[in-house]
Amino acid sequence: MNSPRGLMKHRFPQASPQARPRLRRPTAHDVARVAGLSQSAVSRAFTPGASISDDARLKVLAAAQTLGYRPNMIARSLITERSGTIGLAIGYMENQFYPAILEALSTEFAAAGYRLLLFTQGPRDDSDPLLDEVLRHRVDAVILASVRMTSKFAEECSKAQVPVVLINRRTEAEIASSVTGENRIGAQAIAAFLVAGGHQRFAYMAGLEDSSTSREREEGFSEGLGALGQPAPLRVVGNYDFEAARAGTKRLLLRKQPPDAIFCANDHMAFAVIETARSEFGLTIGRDISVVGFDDVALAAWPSFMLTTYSQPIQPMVHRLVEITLQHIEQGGGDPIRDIVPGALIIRTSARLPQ
Amino acid sequence: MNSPRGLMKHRFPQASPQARPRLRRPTAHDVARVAGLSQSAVSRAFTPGASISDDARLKVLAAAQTLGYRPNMIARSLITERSGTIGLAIGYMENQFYPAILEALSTEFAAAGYRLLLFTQGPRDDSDPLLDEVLRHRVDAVILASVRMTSKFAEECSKAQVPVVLINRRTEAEIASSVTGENRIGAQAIAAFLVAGGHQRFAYMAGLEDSSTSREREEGFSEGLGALGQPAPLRVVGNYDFEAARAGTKRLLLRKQPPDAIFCANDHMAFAVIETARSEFGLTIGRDISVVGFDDVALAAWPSFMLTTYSQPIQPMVHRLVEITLQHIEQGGGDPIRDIVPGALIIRTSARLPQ
DNA sequence: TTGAAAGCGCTACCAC
DNA sequence: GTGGTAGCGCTTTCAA
Repeated sequence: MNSPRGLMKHRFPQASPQARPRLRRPTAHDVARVAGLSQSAVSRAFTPGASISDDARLKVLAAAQTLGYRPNMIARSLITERSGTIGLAIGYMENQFYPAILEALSTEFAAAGYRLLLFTQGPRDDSDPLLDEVLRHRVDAVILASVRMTSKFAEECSKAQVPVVLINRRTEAEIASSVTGENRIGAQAIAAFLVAGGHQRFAYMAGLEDSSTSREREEGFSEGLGALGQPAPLRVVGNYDFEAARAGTKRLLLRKQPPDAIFCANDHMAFAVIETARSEFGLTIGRDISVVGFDDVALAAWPSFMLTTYSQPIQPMVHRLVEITLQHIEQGGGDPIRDIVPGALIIRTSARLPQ
Repeated sequence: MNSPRGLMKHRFPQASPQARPRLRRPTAHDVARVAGLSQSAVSRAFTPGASISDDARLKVLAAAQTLGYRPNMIARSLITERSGTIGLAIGYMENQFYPAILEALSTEFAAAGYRLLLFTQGPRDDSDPLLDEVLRHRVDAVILASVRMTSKFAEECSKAQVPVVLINRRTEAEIASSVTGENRIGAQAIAAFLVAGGHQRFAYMAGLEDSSTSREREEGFSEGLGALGQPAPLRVVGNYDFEAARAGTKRLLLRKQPPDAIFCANDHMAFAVIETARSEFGLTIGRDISVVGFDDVALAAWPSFMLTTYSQPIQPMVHRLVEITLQHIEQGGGDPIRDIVPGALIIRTSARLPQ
């Protein structure tokens, strides 16, 4: 085995001999020489709270400017033990919800002085090497936005003393902090709304079976229906995947007694349901059949969909997540925090209205 | 001015006194001690090509395993002058094209041993601080996927001796490498297709005015129309933005002589056109009016849209981009490479067919 | 193949 | 407020 734990597949290339004679990048010493000050002064000029005279700082900054000097975060990180980077695991980018989360995370963390180091999960489940690589980069924390094997990742991070925070999912055991939407409450509200709309036959389209989010929404939905004297909904699995959701829709609509209301574990699958019901079964959404999602992504408001859904407001969720993450970083650990950010039932026209 | 060049807004927090007594992370020395070998041996065990006996490497790996040791990339980077990270500037995440690019980039670069350091551009144009931050992290290269002020960024990177590669855009001057689609050829093909379809009044919906991509597509479209004896198209600006595109659509359709064919600089705006034409003007797409996009994102194939478009195949584009980037890294610069990846006219039903 | 030793560029601590 | 100095955890000579 040439490659320990399968992690060292890559060798960084050596600069070839004929390469352009790349100038050595200026260091703090170079700047100090030009500014006529010590290297310590240069360091202080680039450190916010440091005690340095305006005069000295200006000299350093001027010298830095002319030399094109930029403090080396790598060197700084080595001594401060903080890289200023946050590892972000994210996937399912076809579902609009995650690109939006990514953008918000990047902005919020940037404002706090951190940058995101991305790692996406490939088709295979070889979670280990990826996380391992990221941990080697000494990220100050890890955010798990959408991955398989969440618990395993979370465990490995805490073993490595790196704070983990999940968004839109949680671990079974209370081992990691998380920020989620109102899965149970939202699903209950949807159940009540659909029952009030006079629907008779309900179906639930699940996401990934091992997803806490999908499970909680399913439980809330079933509870909500049960509380109103309705039987448990039909059930089909869409795995958060567009094509799988289309297939599931067909199975549902081909039944002798097809459902008249389908609640999907997220908007992304709800779109698949709408597209399929409309194009392959000729149904009019909101009249022949009601479809409800969860998330309230931008697409949900487009005229073609007008999707009734339960919102998971991205700004507040991300804001909370960043707060929690920074807190863990500052405390060097601390007890897990599991936060629920309130959403709201967004009523559009994809589901028949009460009365 | 307490914060030089506006970059030092953040101070990393000090671990508070009451923080959990976080164990020091194991270093190569610790592993060496346990393995009964030198620290050099540990280094070699984790370096692919290094000359070390199987026996020694196994001992090191075992010791590393028990201690939970992970080589510190920060320290390694300091000496090797390579961080193993690539800066990625990306925005417009609402346009499906970019999340897809992001995912593909992450995967391809991961396979080559690199990770992505993200930076997204906020609403303001203060490009400098962001790029500066990323450059401080000593990224091995920078990818510009969708930003304003591309040229400025590109210039700053090359000044800092960091390779830059653009995707889906290029700089006016040949200062940076780029990978783009067949903007001109594709737009010409679309013009020919629409003319063959018997359309009479053409319109072009532009993206951002300073975008090379939008300009090239517009030129190609006009050339294509002109070559077939058609006048220049009407023109409206959508800035790659959904709402702006909706507004532009209204302006177009409210004219005394509305166009019967609209070519949009990208799919994202084409969806806005379709939604608006359908919901606010009651038009049937592909019959009353033809709409064509550019990119061929996943949404374009949904039954609700069936968008005729010119494809920009993400896998090949990203693959080329990674090749070019690695080449620049290995050569330590080199001449700019401007690559065009072929696409194809994807005919669906949003535009009337010839005959 | 191995170990000792010299830094990589910076921060942090110490005197002054 | 300032400059010297000792490392941070590694890679990379160089001898052995």
